[in-house]
Amino acid sequence: MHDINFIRNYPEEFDKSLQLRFLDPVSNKIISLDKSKREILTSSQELRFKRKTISSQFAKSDDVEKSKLQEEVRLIKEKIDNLENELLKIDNEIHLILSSLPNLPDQDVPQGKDEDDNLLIKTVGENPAFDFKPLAHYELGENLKMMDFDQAAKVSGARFVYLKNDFAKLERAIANLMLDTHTNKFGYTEVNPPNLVKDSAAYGTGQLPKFSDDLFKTNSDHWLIPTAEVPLTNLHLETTANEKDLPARYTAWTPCYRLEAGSAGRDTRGMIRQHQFSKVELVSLVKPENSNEELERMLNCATSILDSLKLSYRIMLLSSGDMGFSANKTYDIEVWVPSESKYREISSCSNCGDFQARRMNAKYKCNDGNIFLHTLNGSGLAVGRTLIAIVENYQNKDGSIDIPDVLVPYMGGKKIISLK
RNA sequence: GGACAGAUGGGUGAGUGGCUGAAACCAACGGAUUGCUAAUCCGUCGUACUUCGUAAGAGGUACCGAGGGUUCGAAUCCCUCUCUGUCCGCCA
Repeated sequence: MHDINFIRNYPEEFDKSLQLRFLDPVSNKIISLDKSKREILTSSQELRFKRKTISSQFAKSDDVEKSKLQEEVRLIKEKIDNLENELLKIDNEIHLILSSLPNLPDQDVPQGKDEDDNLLIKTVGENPAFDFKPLAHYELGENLKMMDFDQAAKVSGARFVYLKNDFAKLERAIANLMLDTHTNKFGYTEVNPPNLVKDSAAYGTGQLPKFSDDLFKTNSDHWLIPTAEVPLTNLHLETTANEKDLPARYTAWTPCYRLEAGSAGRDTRGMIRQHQFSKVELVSLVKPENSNEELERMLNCATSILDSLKLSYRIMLLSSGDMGFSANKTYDIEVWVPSESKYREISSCSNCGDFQARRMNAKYKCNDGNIFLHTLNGSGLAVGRTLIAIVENYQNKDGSIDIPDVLVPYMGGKKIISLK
């Protein structure tokens, strides 16, 4: 949600920023709506004042005067009702426009149309050299009988998978490594949040009103979370935090549910793109002046997992056209996937500025008053894709898979996954 | 799912039609004082919007879970909804 005052004060700048997202200018329209809104509001407030003044004379009036006063108030009330109706209409219109506009890109963000314009920040690690043709994770998994897409299709349809045996355990091990790292080493508070949320929460983080097509909805009118970002960030929905409780850092391991409505035909093989996947999420709520450095810190928390797993990856700064709705700046972390000979997104870390906080009404109290927080979120990391990366990067010629050293304790001492 | 009770400012909580944007206490903040890890005293202390003003500031409107209604006038009366608590039923 945008600050209407900012649009009032800097309309050209606002439209210019929207243009980076390939959107038409709207400040003119918003400002003129806002202007008539305030005119109506002022007259309605004056009328209310008048009504209040008249009413206060009522008790000390005689009967003739009383009926006169009643009539007067009745007329005023009619006027107020009309104004309020108009006000409501305009307000809704403004709100709809404002809540459908994405966040404005930060000045660091490269201008561009899509992922081709993303900026490579750095590449870390060495891609493994195989003396055989590396298999894809789904081939390895099916050969090991630890990934079952066929049965999942029968039971649940496309884009689902059964993980079994050591793969199921590996997924749990990966998540535990991530959670332990983020809580013990980086000070995040572990949370086990609700996986179903109401409209207001989905609105707060920006999934609604524009992206309902991407979400699963229950028959109780709940939304299945597409990411733990939603319930974690909304821990601050309609709250005013104390300054001393900041920064607030939360991490959670949850399933994520996505309809993938717009990606028919993409990544249909394997478990790159599923309707349900698990992810360890990082969320920070910080004072405005700290959000830039918090983004760098968060990025570092996420990459440290890949470092400890000895997986190679690269960091991309997303271009203005490739960023998500709520973000003003986003880093993607992409891990090396040998079977595809390319890097694939495994984490996305975003600074949302006060964009979500305005929608959620999430503030903190300080000497200067109550101020909107800045919110950040990042995957730390996508667990399913981490499993893919491990399976493919650590595969051996015989189809077995070495377990990265750091995960061995989490696998009960097991060092290799192979056909039983 | 059934029955009853409740929802007031950061917290506890008073308030059943006009004198209530809201007592009191606690917390917080500012100050004073006392030589003893604190006490006492004084003061300040909700939010949003808006009008006037260069500004400091001065006015106004709205908000007592949400939305409707009654009334000249609603935190207070009525209706609907949401949430919370307790008991019963069911249940991982």
